[in-house]
Amino acid sequence: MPKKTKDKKSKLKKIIRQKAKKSKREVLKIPQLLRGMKDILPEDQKYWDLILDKAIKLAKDNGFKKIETPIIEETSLFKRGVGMETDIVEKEMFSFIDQGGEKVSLRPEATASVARAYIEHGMFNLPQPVKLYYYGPFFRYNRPQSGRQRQFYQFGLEVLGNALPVIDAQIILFSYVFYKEIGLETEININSLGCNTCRERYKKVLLNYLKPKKNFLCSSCQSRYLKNPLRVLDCKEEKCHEVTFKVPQIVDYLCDSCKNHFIKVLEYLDEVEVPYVLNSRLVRGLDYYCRTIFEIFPKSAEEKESSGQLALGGGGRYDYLVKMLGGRETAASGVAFGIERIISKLKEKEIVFEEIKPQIFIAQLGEEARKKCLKIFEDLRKEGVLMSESLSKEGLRGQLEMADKLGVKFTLILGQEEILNETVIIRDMENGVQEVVDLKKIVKEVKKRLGMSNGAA
RNA sequence: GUGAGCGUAGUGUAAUGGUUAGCACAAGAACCUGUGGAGUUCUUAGCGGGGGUUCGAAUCCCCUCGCUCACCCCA
Repeated sequence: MPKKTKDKKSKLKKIIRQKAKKSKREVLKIPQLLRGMKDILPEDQKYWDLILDKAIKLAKDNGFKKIETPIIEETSLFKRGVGMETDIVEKEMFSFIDQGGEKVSLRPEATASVARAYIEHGMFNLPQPVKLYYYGPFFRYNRPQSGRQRQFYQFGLEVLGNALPVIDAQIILFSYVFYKEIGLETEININSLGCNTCRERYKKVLLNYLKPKKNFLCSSCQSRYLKNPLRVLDCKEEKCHEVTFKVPQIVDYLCDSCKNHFIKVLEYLDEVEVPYVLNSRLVRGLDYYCRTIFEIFPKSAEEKESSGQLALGGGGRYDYLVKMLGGRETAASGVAFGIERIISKLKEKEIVFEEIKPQIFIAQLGEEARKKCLKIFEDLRKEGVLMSESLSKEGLRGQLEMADKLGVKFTLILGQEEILNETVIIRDMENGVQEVVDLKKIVKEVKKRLGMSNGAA
């Protein structure tokens, strides 16, 4: 073929292709997931179901009541609650102005909302403490990374209206038990931040200690030094660790009442044999925390806490928050669990859960049979039999294949002949043995074979 | 927000700058209204997007979007 024609041809083809592509795109414009968002697909739901079932059961057993607050709140709630200076509020909030000109934000965490609800609905008039649990999506506009999405789910507890250390211990015990029940060994890191008075006192001590060594700190710690000196303590940078190696610990500077509180919490934990690690470097990022704070890490023999270990959950006491939001002085304490992080840990540990499998598959041949099957399916389902079908399929072979894939114990087969005789074939999928049963007795027969009680007793 | 790596059907992958982008699995259909773990045949579906270099780009360059990872921060 002469070159020219060929070139012409291929060019033409290319143009046609591009045109087709372009018009397809213009027409279809396939929508895409927003950055940092994830679909939770059917195959993953078993993890979510398990975790939530366990969490909700535990929460109810412990006397917690569910609360759901809106996903959007006034931006000022989080500014006042979580803290102006915190990164969460400063740069990680999904904020926008709504059609009414209101400054609103997608909630980055739950505690501020729960505290708001506590005040707004006068929950201080209820018997104290008020014990609440919540579950739902939260939003932070940060760069996605492993264990960090822009929309993520938390389950959490809040106990409002009591200052006793036993509350903190209860919450930590709950956390420990919860992780254990879903199959994760954890390690609780615990510390006390003291009240405002002791914290301010400690800050001074810390600054004095750091001052001469300031230049040895990493660059981000240099700025932390000014903004939030406590944060220098949990920097992962090697050189900062060296500087803070012998740093005075906050627990040594607690006032008597805070010290007592902390000791009590630890005593309670000893009593219920919850293992914990005192971590004087633990500092939490939200402004409202005071006294007891803790984070829950996966317990791993090999990898030390060093780097990259993400907390599976965390919490602490927040005695000032309710007042800061305009309520009366209300001591409170809470915890939040990061569901995605838990799931990825479960997957990593290859902790798998069996999905609930259907027990009976119903196969049909012909329109009459299909009609009948619709009825039988419903009859059996009402009796609590886990059913499956592919009523939309034709051909027995395909249907049996389907039944096989689903892993059912028995398949019911209904064709023209069975319709005429008013019978059903029951096929044992393990050995292929079939039996013809009277259509009227089918419910009874199936239940018998599945070892279900007959109800008639 | 900063930095690094990566983008080929639903998934996993292949293609010294060179014809029509190939393979496997999955999915759907037919063989086949009468018996599953199988086969055969067929079908659907892809170079993230945009520009540039070139006679010619999945391949090279730029931009952008997205993913992954780290930093920051946090669940």
